[in-house]
Amino acid sequence: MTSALEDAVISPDVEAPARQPAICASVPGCKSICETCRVRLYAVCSAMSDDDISDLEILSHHLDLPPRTPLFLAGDSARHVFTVTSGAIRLQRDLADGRRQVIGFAMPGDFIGLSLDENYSFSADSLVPSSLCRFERAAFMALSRQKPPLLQRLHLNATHELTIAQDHMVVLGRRRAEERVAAFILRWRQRLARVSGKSANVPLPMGRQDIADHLGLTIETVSRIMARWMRDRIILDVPGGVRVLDDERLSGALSD
Amino acid sequence: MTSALEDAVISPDVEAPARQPAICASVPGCKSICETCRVRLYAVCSAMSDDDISDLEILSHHLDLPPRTPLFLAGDSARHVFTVTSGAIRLQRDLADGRRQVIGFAMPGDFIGLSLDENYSFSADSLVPSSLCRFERAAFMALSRQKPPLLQRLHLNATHELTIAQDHMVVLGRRRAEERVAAFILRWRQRLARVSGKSANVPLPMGRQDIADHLGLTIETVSRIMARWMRDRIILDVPGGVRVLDDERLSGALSD
DNA sequence: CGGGTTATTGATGGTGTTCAAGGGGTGTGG
DNA sequence: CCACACCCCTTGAACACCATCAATAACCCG
Repeated sequence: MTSALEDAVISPDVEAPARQPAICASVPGCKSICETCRVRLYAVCSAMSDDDISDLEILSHHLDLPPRTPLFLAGDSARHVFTVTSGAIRLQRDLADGRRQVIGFAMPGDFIGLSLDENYSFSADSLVPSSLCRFERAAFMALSRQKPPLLQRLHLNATHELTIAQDHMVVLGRRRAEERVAAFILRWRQRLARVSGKSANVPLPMGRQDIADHLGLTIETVSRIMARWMRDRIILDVPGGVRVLDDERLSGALSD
Repeated sequence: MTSALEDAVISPDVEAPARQPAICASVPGCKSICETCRVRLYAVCSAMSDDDISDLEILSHHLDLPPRTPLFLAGDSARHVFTVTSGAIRLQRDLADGRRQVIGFAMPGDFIGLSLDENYSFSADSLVPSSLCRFERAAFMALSRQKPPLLQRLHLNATHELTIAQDHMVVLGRRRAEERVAAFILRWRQRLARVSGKSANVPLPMGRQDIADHLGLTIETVSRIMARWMRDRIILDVPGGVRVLDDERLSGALSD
């Protein structure tokens, strides 16, 4: 099911102890689950001090998602917000006639729920087995009002997302097909680097269709471009992803 | 220079008194300039109570921008943030080879400076004569840390912008040319409605090239589509903009 | 092994781009 | 006040990029 690359970088650590709501957080001597959380230092929780983290932990609820499972649907009442702790989540919007735009992919450390109205404006589902930390949205927002550093961190996250969204607008609006795919691989690789270190191996837990729907292309175009790069030894086909052989030429496809 | 439509909806009110930095805010009995500000209730300032607004006002600096004048350039050190009080500002990113993506247009009440790193990631310039309220970014952010409602408001703004950005990704990634132009006119009209009320007249202070660069199209395509709509009596050419004659069919071009 | 899904590859065609020329409005200077 | 220049927009014709259609191949999982 999951390939070697996915296991190495994205998939949940099966040896990690199963988590429970942190009732134990109030018991002296009991280790907080947040303390052992692998995204503790990246995620929004990093805004909470070790002393304050229990306030957040009390609100948290651990969630394991099998592969290809919906987390929520566009239009659902937006009751929860999430932090991804492992795996990969696909965020998408659908048009009535079946056209699809993949808004983005959430990876470990990412926060889902920033751009929320009363209802979710996009759908979210897992690509691979994933784990999330779930919070009641109302309670989470209430806490953020009591803990300014948390709110600041949320705001920082939102502005960062906004910059990424603007980057992507340039890709969708003004880049040619080849440039789009190159930009995608390079950026996805860069985001992975924060979680699992810089590597020539780039796991791609999403399918070609997902990449196409993210880049405003068809699956055939994505496939053809990547096939050409493989023939030209720019990338190498690796189960579960690709390996970048010629960074130079891949970046060169961006000409900017 | 400015057409009737622009004057009516977008341009600065020349009869408004010229503004000065609000030194007078601390003088008892002296009216705050924010009190008479036309975007006081829409902009981020709405998060500040009438009592607290002077803290913000002290940091503010009024700015008048002639038409087609740069506010800042991508790459500039991001020293300021802004609130638009009148006019219209174009936000764009440029590629090395001259391709351009218009990220968005800011109108009265809009806040510019959400997605900021140390340097501006996009350029901003006025389309028509515009007025802005300028703040030192560092001081503004410091104040937001002291006034949680302001920070909350900034965060709300950021999430709202993020939703708009995601909407636009769908337009750029999965909409046909005609749908893109329809979506643009309808959304621009809707945004204007908040400032100047609902109207069939839609001022378009930006040029066809700007619209094209916003929608990932060429100026010829935008021109052809709008010309066809004019022949079909769906819209009417009005100096400085268009008038929507057949809301039904224009919305129908979106099929969703 | 077999069924279904996903990816690849090829042939053809359409939507929007590119190239090119002309129109219309506005501001300026004679 | 008119002439001219400039810019922006419009319109037409040819082309290109990517989409569509179609068939096969690879893969995964039951």
